[in-house]
Order: sequence, then C-alpha cells, then structure tokens
Amino acid sequence: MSKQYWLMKSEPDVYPWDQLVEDGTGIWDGVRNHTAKLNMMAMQVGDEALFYHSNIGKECVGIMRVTETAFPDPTADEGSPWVVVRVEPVRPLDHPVTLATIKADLKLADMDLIRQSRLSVGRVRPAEWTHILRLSENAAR
DNA sequence: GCCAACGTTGGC
DNA sequence: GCCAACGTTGGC
Repeated sequence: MSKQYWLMKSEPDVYPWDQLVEDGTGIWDGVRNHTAKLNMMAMQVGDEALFYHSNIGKECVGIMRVTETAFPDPTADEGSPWVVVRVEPVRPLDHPVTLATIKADLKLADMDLIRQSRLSVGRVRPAEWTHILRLSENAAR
C-alpha cells in the first residue's frame, strides 16, 4: 500500500513536540475514540503524520513517522479495545501552520481536522499534505 | 431501540 | 468561561 498521511493531536502541556524529539520515539497512548482508533489501526510503518498542538498553539508543528503498527494501549484496561502506534519525529515544520491558516484555505476545507474538530487522529489526503508543507515553507508569519 | 441527560473535547 | 459537536449512559 502506498504511503498514507495523518494528523495527530496532542495538548502541548501534556505531551509537546519537543518531548517527542527529546524522547526520540514514543507511543501514541490515551486515545479513547473509536474513529481515531480505526485510523491508528489503518496506519502502516512508514506512514507520515503531522503533530498538531491542540488547545494551546492550535497549530501543526512537526512531521513524524509511524515506526510500529497498532498494538494494545498499555495505559488502558486489560481486554479493552484501545490501541497505540509507535512514532518518531522526522523534522519540525519550517513554520507552524495554524488552525486559522488551515481554516482560511479553501483547499483544506475538507480536512478531518475541520470537519470533525474533536477527532484526535485524522486522515490527511496527499494533496492536503503537500499543500500544508508548502504553507509551512512559505509562511513568514 | 429510542432519547434525554450528561460528560468530554477543543475552539473561541 | 462558554458553547457546539459528539460520544456514552441509563431509563423506559
């Protein structure tokens, strides 16, 4: 299967991008939503994901790569359906791409991030991915 | 199986 | 602090 793209939210006062960079790798635990879980179960090693800071910042700050497919969330109860994936940082974005920027861009109006604002793990279409990366290169905001 | 009540997420 | 969106729970 060809590479897929994702967006994963974390509140920066709980687990910020810099922490993932410092750790070198991490598991995406604590997801308790079935749609988000299904997205994580669809991830393949080598898929790439935007790291999004929710609540504080409200911006995409970096790119990470999936290094291990879904396995049971060690922070969940035994026998629960919840899973994690393992990720590692690839690189920070040249400039963060804010939610306001994404909302203002017609090409990005159909993103999971916009259409289902509470979803913590969403799909990003290839065209959306390249567009956001282009925005992060250009934006001298 | 329906739906009201309630809880959580996350933007504003 | 408020509220919209959405998920879950529990009574019937």
